[in-house]
Amino acid sequence: MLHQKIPPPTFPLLRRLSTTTTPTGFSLNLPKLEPSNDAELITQILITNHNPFHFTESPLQLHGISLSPHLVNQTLLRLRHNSKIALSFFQHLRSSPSPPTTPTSFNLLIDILAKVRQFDVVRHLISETDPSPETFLILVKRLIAAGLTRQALRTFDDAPTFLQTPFTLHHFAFLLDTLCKYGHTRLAVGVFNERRSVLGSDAKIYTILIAGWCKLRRIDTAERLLSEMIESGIEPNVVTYNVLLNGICRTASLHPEERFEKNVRSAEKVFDEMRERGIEPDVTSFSIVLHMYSRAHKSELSLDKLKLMKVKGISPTVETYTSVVKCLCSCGRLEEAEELLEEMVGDGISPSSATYNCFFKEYKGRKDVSGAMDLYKKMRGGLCEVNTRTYNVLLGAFVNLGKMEIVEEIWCDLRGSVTGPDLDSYTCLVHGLCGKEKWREACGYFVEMIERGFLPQKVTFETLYKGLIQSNKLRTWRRLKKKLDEESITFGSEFQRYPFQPYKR
DNA sequence: TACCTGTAGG
Repeated sequence: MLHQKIPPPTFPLLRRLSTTTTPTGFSLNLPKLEPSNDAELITQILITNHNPFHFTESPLQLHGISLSPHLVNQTLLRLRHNSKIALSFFQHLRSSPSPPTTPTSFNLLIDILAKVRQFDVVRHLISETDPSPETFLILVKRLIAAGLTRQALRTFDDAPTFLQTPFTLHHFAFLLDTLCKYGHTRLAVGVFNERRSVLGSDAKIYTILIAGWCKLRRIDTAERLLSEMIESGIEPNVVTYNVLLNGICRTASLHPEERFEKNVRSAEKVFDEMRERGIEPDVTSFSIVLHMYSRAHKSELSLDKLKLMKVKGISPTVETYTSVVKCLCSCGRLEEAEELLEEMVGDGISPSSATYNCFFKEYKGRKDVSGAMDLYKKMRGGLCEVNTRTYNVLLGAFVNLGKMEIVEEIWCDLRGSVTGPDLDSYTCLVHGLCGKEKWREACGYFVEMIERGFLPQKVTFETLYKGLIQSNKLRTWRRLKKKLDEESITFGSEFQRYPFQPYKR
């Protein structure tokens, strides 16, 4: 049995947690615990606020609540960056009399382990369970991601001996797609040519390979493959053309005007070719082109295309509209962007927070505090859900403007929001406080972010470190250092090399 | 089990 061989986890955070005398130790106010039906709620709170391994033994069991398969998956998802704990958590569950683990949670664990290249452990686990084709596909994907393509192919070939059901063309497509996604298009084409006589081929497979060449910016090769596909009697579909279109539009260079125009012409050519073959462009086709216009700040073209697609009877989605709104905002045409918002609503599509973020970005560029705050207030008033990304845009804007009192207000709202601050929020805040030379506060938030499981960027640490040294804040620095040691966090070797020497002004 | 767009900001 594998779980007997796995040593208990020795992560510092976990070690510290398991030695606390009270099993819960939560500082937050939990709602009144109801053993019967509040497991979901409680778990949600615990997962978002604390290391979830903590709760598996303590509060839930304390209240007679057992883990449902859904909660097991949630927990594993939360543990996905901490493979050792994930593994011992899983083994711990599996050793119980009626394990709540499922094939899904098993696959989740396999993915977590394979992501950190624990391939031996993965193979071992697979060999002692009843794996599904998906299990192998996950492994294959992670092997390819790790650059071990040969092993991946061998795994794919060996898998059927472990399985009741053999791989189908669908699984073969997954293999080729993964190879292409990680840039091994040439290999994918080789594998395809080798086995097409046995496994066959379809439009999907060709589309995958065409996308692979587009990813490598080999548009000419992609086009050749498309002709080959047509010659061999397989009709391309709208997705095939969208892939090619996206390849052209993404690699398009935007600035020398002539180059941009040339790209617009090649995109138009794809549209023509589609129509010739009787394939109507869809929302995606238009979105791809609109995105290119938006990147090139071509608001006129953008509006024209939007009009055209509506004439053609294709309904734009929120994302389509957002692309155009973004383009108008980035061209400084805020009024027209607002008009477009109304048009959207008239079409029965509510703008998303991403749509409003375009406005915030423009306000930020204009240093328009009241404009930004007005919109923010409206959103909070029920206009639209304010998500963490919106908060981050706002934080960035007001940190840039040095309006720390507004930053504080927004931070307060962010803390109370559903998702709460993320790595970007903390990074932004700490950098802002450093810019204002509020070292102690910055340090407080730096420690807090680590405690909440966000690994700070090296540049954040460096900024704080330099600031603390230059302003001679020895005590604060020691506190920070202690925290880093506790969590075994290091930021490169250069800081270990130099013993701490406060800079004398 | 993802054949295609969309974040944000370089």
